[in-house]
Amino acid sequence: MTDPASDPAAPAAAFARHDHGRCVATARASVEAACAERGLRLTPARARVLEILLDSHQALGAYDVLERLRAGGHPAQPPVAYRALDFLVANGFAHRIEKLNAFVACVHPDEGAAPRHDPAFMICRECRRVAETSAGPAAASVADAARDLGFEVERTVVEIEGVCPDCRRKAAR
Amino acid sequence: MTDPASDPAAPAAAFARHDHGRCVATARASVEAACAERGLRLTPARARVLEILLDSHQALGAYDVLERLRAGGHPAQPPVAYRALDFLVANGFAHRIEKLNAFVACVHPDEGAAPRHDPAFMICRECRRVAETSAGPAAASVADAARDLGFEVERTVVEIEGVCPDCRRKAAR
DNA sequence: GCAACTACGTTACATCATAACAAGCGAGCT
DNA sequence: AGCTCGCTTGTTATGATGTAACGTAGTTGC
Repeated sequence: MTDPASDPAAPAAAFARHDHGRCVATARASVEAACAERGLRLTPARARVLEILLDSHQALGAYDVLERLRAGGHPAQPPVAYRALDFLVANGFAHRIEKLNAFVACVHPDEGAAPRHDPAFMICRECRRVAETSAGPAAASVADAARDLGFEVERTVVEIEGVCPDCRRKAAR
Repeated sequence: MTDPASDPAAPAAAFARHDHGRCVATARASVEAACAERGLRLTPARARVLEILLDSHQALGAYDVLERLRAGGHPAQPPVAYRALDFLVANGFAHRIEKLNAFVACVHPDEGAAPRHDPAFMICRECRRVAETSAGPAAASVADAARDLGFEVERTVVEIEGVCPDCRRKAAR
């Protein structure tokens, strides 16, 4: 079965103890492979922003990313961060969390391609960590209902706000 | 069955021709009743903002609302609009559309109470109109999956971006 | 009437996001 | 090599969205 410590893409991996080094390395390798395959340029700025997102399972605002870019000795203005983030999101390597105006790295960037995989996000309002899971059949059924009404569905956003297992434990005391 | 012209709360009513005067009057009466019942104060500023939202099935940004408040001869600063919107959202009389940083009036404010009714929104990227429907069982199944992972669900956001029937017809030409 | 609470008005500021344009870099061509 | 075209970057400036803080005013309950 899926053991969170060894499967970085398991649902809710972000909320479980896991081998984070491996989690980052796997994701990064997937993105590099996808770029090579699709003729995309993973430039230094883009790679650095991806790393920043991967290092944290928290949702990071564009200005958080910017700050970390600068802390890494790379002076930069807001458009630098936004452009890199736009690239990552457009190609399915990261997701925008609308509720937070923030971004997280995708946990399985290989599947994304240009189309999408109906992600759903669990957002902890305490620690801001975000775990990605699949909205799957549920998203499909809502989308079907919309299509029945004559609405052409292009993207669906599912965001679940609440408290993650860790923060619940902490709050219980 | 539900005829959009006579049932303002039918799914996708916002996208259909309907008796808008009645749609507004019904919603407004529901909100007034709910406030009376729950001991909430529907002050002039709040009522005016509600009317502004009801007049349009489009999502309005806080500054759009502010502009219309001012146009109505009511000079106001941003916090005026935000406070009224916060009140309406907190009590289920309006919803925030995260993807647009904007607000719409709720089509059936009577059900809302303090808890919620798992709304899902269809957002037309052409005309910005927003139709509310129920995410229903789909939302429940995603929420259950989250709970199984130890995540405490407080709110779920389902937003479907696409093109509404009207705009599709227009685009088809 | 008076205290406590809620709502309002206003200033100032914080945060999030992008338009516009010049400069650099890389891939393919001759 | 030298050229050119397109994508990427650097930089300035500004627009859009959202809130903290604080004093005033109205309302409620005693």
